[in-house]
Amino acid sequence: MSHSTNESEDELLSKDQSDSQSIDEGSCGGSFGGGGAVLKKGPWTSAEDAILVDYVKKHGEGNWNAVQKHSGLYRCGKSCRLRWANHLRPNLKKGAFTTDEERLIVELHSKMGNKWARMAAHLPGRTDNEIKNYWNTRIKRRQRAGLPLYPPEVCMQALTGSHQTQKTDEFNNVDTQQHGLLQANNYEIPDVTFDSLKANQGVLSFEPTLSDIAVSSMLSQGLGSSLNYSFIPPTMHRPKRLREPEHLFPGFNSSFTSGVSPFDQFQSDNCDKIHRPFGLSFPYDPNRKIKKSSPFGARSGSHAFLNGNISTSKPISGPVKMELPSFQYSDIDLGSMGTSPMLPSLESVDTFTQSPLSSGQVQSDCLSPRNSGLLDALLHESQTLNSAKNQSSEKSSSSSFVTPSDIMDGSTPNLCETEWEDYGDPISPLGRSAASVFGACTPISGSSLDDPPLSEALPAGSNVKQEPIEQISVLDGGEKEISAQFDFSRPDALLGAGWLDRSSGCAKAHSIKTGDTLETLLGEDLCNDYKYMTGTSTINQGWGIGSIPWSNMPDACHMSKLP
DNA sequence: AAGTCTGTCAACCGCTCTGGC
DNA sequence: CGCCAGAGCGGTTGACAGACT
Repeated sequence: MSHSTNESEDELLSKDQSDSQSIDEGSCGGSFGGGGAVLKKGPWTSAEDAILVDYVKKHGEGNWNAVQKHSGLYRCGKSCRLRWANHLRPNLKKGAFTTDEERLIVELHSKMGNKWARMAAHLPGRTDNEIKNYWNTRIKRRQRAGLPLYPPEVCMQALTGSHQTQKTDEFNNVDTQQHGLLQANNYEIPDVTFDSLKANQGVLSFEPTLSDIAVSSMLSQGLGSSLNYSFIPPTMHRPKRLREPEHLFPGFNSSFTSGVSPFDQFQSDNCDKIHRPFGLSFPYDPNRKIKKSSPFGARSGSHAFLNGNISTSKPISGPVKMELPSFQYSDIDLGSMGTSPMLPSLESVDTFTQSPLSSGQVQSDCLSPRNSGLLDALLHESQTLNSAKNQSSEKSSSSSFVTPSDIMDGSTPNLCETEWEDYGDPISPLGRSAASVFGACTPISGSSLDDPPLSEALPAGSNVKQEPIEQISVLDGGEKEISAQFDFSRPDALLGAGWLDRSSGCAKAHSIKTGDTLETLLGEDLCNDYKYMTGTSTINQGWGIGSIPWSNMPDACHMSKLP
């Protein structure tokens, strides 16, 4: 689909340069010829290509802003660089990605996240833009379809090999060489990581219900329009054609069509917005360097040390948007993080996939496991989740006052996760990776379009079960406790309670337990819709465990790590 | 057959980071 | 330390092609 290399365009060059349909005032910031000349935008012509190639032959790559000066090309340097890098560079491979390349991309992405350029470095002849497009379309299509983002083999590979490769693989070498530090790539577990996970879990074991809609509606409609998080109930606006099993992700239409998972939007993008509708005022801390200076994300007011019995009642003053800085830790740093050198354990994954909140022991979650990338992230998350369930079951909800903002920004319920987010990049290396790995190991209840169910794909013995989320531990007595701890003087307390509870992995809105209450929050129409959709006469079921898919839970709601 | 919708791709934009001066 | 250029990235847009109604 080349816009630019038609032979007929050659003769248009001069015309293009003087009469382009898309001449602009040099949005790239450059001027031309010192006279403030306009710069052409839009598709490149073959003549322009020729000029650029000729220029590069003579002067070499780089100093792109000089191209317009020396070659007479009415293009900004940025555009020249892009054109060269993506189309004119020698040895560029054109055409569809081969199977090997696709696999490599998935593999690289599992380690690097959205580091397209660095991924491209491992794919000779491929460009970062190409890879990005590929990922955003084909790969994410899998996600939309409810397929695991990472195929089982990648998941397994991560499980079996990430530890060894972590310190020796070429990626780290590249990182070291290019940046001197081990950058995030192998260590970051951004919020989006769990987006994918939740998305997959959302289809794991139960049918989404209107509660999904309700919650989101509450957020997007009732709590602020800035969210732009439109929910389309499965039975309301169905696409004219359903090429993908979108029903697996009801209400995610808008998100998915944009190529962004709902939680990407919800968390990565909206976490810094959501608090406003909530009337929360925890400032977004733009100073990421502060975070960088704090190896473990022990921000004041954060919950990074929650495991160390630091109360979560303190409002976070840190960033609401959990944009993690690169995990630029040296190996030593990483080694000192106390990450358990757990060997890859299928059980861990299985445990997780079987029950996101299975029992386990709380570890030093603050010590991020990202030092081994996908695998540790996986294991860590699994253990974290186990711990959460354990804690939840023990109803040791206790001491923490959790504000909705905490939940929304992911800081409170899951200390570890918060921390990860804090140090992750929203674009997350391993970001989507870990999540994806989880997803890859997560059996999909829906039918796969082109892949067998993961449970089949996984090696025998993986013992992945499709366990209804309803089986997750349920807080009964604890909910009263939690509710009691809420500060209902806060306008957001009620809603927060709901979030809080779901955040604990027990999708129960403690404070929102009756249809009346829900109606109050959602409005009668929505509530009725909900009842209709769920076929329940009461709202309790809808808000109970299993009604709120993980995929619809805010990242922060992943679990509650209550001391 | 025509219209509509969706996926793909190239390109752009704005932002951030890095390194050189 | 500040400025600037280059580079990288996420997000987005628009054109186009193909599938679908």
